[in-house]
Amino acid sequence: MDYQFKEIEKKWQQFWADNHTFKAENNTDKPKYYVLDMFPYPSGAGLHVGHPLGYIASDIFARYKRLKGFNVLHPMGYDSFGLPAEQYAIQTGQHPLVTTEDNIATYRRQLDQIGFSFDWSREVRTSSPDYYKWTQWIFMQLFNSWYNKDADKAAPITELVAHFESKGSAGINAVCDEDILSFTAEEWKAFSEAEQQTELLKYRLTYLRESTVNWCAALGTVLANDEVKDGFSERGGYPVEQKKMMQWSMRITAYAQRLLEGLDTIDWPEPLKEMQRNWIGKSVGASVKFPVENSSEVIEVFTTRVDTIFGVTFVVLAPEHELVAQLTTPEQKATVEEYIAKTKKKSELDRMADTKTVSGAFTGSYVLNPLNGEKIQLWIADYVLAGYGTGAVMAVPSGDQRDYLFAKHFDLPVVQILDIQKIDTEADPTKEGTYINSDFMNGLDYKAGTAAVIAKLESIGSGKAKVNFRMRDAIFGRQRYWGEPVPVYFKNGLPYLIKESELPLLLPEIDKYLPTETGEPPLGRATDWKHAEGEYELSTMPGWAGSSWYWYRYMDAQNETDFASKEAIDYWKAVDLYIGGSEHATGHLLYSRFWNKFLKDIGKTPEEEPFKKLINQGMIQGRSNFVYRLIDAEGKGTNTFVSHGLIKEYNTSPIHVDVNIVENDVLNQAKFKAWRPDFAEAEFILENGKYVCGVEIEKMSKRYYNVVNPDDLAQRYGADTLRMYEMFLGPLEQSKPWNTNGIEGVFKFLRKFWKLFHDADFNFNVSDAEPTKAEFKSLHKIIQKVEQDIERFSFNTSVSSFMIAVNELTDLKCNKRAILQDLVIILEPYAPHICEELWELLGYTKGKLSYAAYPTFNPAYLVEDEFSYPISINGKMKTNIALSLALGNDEIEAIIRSHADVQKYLDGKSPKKVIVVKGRIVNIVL
RNA sequence: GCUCAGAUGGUGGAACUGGUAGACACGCAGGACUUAAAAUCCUGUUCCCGUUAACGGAGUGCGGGUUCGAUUCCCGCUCUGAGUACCA
Repeated sequence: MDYQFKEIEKKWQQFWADNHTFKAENNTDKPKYYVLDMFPYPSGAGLHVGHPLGYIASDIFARYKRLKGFNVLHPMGYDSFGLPAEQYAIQTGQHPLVTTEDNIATYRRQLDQIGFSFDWSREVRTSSPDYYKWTQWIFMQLFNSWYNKDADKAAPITELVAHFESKGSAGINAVCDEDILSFTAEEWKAFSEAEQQTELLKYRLTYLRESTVNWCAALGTVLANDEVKDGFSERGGYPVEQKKMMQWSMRITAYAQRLLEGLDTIDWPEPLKEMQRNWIGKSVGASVKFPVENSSEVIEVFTTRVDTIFGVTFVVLAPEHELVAQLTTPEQKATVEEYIAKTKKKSELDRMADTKTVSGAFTGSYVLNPLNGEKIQLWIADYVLAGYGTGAVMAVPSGDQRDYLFAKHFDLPVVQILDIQKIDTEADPTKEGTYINSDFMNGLDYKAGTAAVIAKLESIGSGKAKVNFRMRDAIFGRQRYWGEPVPVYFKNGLPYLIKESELPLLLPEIDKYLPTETGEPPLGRATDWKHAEGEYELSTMPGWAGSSWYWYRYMDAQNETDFASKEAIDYWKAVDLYIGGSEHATGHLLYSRFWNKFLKDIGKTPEEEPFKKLINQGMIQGRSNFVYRLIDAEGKGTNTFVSHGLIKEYNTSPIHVDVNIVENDVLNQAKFKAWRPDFAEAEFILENGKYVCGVEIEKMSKRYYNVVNPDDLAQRYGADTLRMYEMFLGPLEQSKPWNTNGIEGVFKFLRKFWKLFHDADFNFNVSDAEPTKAEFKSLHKIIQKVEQDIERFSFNTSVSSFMIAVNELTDLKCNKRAILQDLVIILEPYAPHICEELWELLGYTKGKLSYAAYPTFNPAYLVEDEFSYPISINGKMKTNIALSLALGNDEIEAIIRSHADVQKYLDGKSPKKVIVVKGRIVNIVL
């Protein structure tokens, strides 16, 4: 039979499912290997060809590791809580669960037909109560923990309470809110229950706090910083404004330093680590307190250049700073209020677009330099951000360009503080030279000066060395329906956890998926949804909750008494290889690392980092095709279409055309007429008898008609071809436009591979004869090459190598079992269906191929006794001369010098020098 | 602006530690088979000059450098993509 991919693929997909071929065990003698894909949100649009790219790569790796004798965990699941299903529910009234399950069914069908070796018995869905029970459970552990800075880890809140009861607040070094109280043990015991709980909330790793949030009115919810792009929601593109709300937050900042340090221990792409470093944004400096003149208030600033403190000529507050109203003098009140009003009106976008304009207002108040008591003007300006540091800066115009421009604009003094500083036209941020105009620092250099200033500030209690992080605590709540309920009820306005035995706290049914009339979240609509002791929290958890620990659930997905058993976690430990997109750099990948560290702190998991190695697959862009409609003299569109090469000669307008009716940029005219009724009578102006379409690279999207669906390709060419073609496209990490041109080449390769096992009439025909040297050489070349390629995730080059091997073996007319059976094993990770079929035809046990032994590379087969030396003259290759590899360099040089072919090029001259690199090259220098 | 990644034929890409640039595939051209087409197979295909051919010259974004030898290393620049942005 010829290569019948449809029957073969159906047969083996069914076989794998029926026989649970890819079920992983939790206890074996084999070494373990955990290959994970970022699980998808099951959207209504289904998969396009870009989605499986990473899954194919991870599947090849997983299958390869199985052949190498590893017990491989390669699971898949769904991040199935999320906004789109809820938006759809609002529009149609359809329960998000129904939509979600439909979409999951589509995803599953699409995934199945590509032949992935997932262990589906471990599937997880974040929206399933068996799963979110444990998401809620982790929330409860966070609520019951605080961060002990002395131990540098999370600790039970009961320890903190015990400390308060015996020693009061003294001696606690915690990551906590800023407004914590100081109290003795007696005072603590005298506190009311409410006072105690209020105080404890300031320490808990998840806590309530009034915070400025990104409020998206159109979506009716708050968004995390990473869900907001340029002032608009990432999903849907709706405007986002700043609003103050009581919100659940996660004290991720407690882990800032560990999140930063951990990056040095993991094998991730450098750009991704860099993104996380920038997001964490550590800066080392000092905090300095400037007392306000004639007031008890103090302005605290953070600076990375505390050495420039004698160059401070003004201090600037953010317009939103809490002391602004209080410190504005009556004379300046009008100016300041007008400025604040103006700032508020500016949208985020305006503020960004407008970074060059200098603006600000004088408050009328003065602060005092803590080191010399000098009077300094206090200003407000919108270039100071309320959300960073203390919302106040000490301005040093000689060293900072923004401060310089501000000083020049408002005619404030600029003081040079280093002897070599050049400040005639702009600020000079140098650290070179020695200080001048700087009191006790005069004559010191940067290092000594900085140390001296900090020591002095500390001695008078006006400042200290400080590390500041840009990262903020993560807001952990959404005013939405389709998410995990927070396992909390409120009594007297204070949050209490429900009992563990009450988990999971199920999502209640509601009539409409909209906020209540009083503006409460949708959960406010639920009737009979009340805790015995109070009202439930009405927010749900954000999208990243369920994905922040899911890799542990796969280890033991059925467990009813724990999120995963200790044995399972101790066996699988962490993910060895994680493949997914870089768009999750500062969201999912940061939150997951945070929760992982927390779970380690409470003794539930063993590893500091959850993902040892991570690879970002590139984005697959769309490649749009265009036809050009002829415009008539009146400017109206006609029914005539002009081929792309001729559009300069006509007046035309481009129209997106479905890429599925275009082949190699040539339009299928019949299909075009059938595509849309209004094109049925279309006429064409052709070039060379063909209609050629225009091309543009855009995002892959329905509205550009450039979506290529894996279903169509799987139907037309089969899963094996699709898998290999996606890999053949280029390096995995590189982004590239999808182009189906060339898929034929891969299909032809598989057919050629099939024909190696068959005679001209397609009868299975494999010989048991001993292979020749050339046949062994081809085989061992590919064994070595593919192994090297897979280990460095260079899948595109191994596909090429397979083609070379099959071409060679075809030329050798090789049908020897000894060669072909090994070839079947090494090709299995790439094209598993055809290989299973041939494995069975070869007479081996059905379905055992996935666990066969990977052939061992034997270098003896590649040993050559002759090498065709490239002979170059002055580095330019001229000719080849075959010589024995047994010859030494001197012998080679002698032969080359006198060789007739070489003499031709020497033109009578004698070589200055002959460089011989054995087995590589000969270079003659004239 | 800053950070990172990248630039190789008509196209996707290969060249792994400085050693034959363009593997493999698509496309294109020519040919075989066929009444014809599809499919399949064979040959050619970096560019320029020249030509039956051998051969000659140029060539990995641009300009320099190191080296016997550079797509690979170093310096300077241009362009493209991604991230980030008044971060004190």
